[in-house]
Amino acid sequence: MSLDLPSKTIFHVIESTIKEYRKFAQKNISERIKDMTIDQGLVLLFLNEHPDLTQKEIAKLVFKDNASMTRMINTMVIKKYLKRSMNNEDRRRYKIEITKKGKEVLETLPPIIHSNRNSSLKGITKNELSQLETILGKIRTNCTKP
Amino acid sequence: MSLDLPSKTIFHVIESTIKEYRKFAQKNISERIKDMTIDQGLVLLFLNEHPDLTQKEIAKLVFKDNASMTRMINTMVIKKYLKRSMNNEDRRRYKIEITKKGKEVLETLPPIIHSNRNSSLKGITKNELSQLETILGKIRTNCTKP
DNA sequence: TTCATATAGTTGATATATCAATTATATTTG
DNA sequence: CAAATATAATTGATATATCAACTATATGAA
Repeated sequence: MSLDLPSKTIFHVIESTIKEYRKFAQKNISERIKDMTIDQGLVLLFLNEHPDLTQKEIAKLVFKDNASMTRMINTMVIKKYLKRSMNNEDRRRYKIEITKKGKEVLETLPPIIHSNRNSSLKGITKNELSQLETILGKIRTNCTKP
Repeated sequence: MSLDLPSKTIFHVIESTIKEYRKFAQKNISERIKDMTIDQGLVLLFLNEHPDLTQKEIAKLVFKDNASMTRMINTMVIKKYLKRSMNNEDRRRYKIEITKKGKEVLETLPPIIHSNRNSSLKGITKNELSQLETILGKIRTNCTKP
């Protein structure tokens, strides 16, 4: 069985790209906001736009499982970015609110994220972006279809 | 500052693609080899092809840092896939050897990986793969250049 | 040769990933 | 309605991610 080494495959390229982007983005965030990870920032952005999201829904949006999300939100509560309160419509869920400290982050963060996206996509055409999306979409479908 | 939600960006697409591939690949591996993760499998493949790799070099190939690699190899030693021995040319390094149990995995694993790659790339042309590689390469370069 | 510096690897601390089991509440079905 | 089932979230166990501090050995320059 002759198999390409993993480092020769497209999966290696995909993985290295997303990891470098994360490293780059995290560095730029950390310079301005200490103790804020990319993923915590994403949680704030989603909650800001959709305040009624459940933990489970947030988890899906940022590709975590529920257990990770529970713990992530715990630490964000401890760090005073979020507050959990009762949801009386459905007592299995929480209402998750952004604190004042969380809202301050939401002032600082968006320009940084905007600039991260712009810099990392510099020189890439709309057409290329759409090709990228199409091809990756095919791969994802291949992996998820029964 | 109007910022696209993270779920609308190409980074979300890239991330979801690689995560779905990993989930798909891990499922197919677990069906045949219990207690074997994708990354542990990759380590075996690399070591098989290049037996003189140091921990640091392996780490880079599978996108881990040195600390993670130390612990990963620890568990692979505990699970009897690998054996560490002294390297007398350079006593800061180890020689890392694949055990008999590790070699058995190397019989079973390659066909599974081969099939994972094929299935997930089904319907994608050579040309598309090369476009993908080019565009992702640009993004990565944007993120790593000073 | 000796001392400064570089390199390979480890360890501690904290956060996250993942699976399985569990709790509490809602919803469905007979 | 009561029992079965489904859902949201938590917890425990184990592995991995990450940073900083540390040990041991090598290498380079004065």
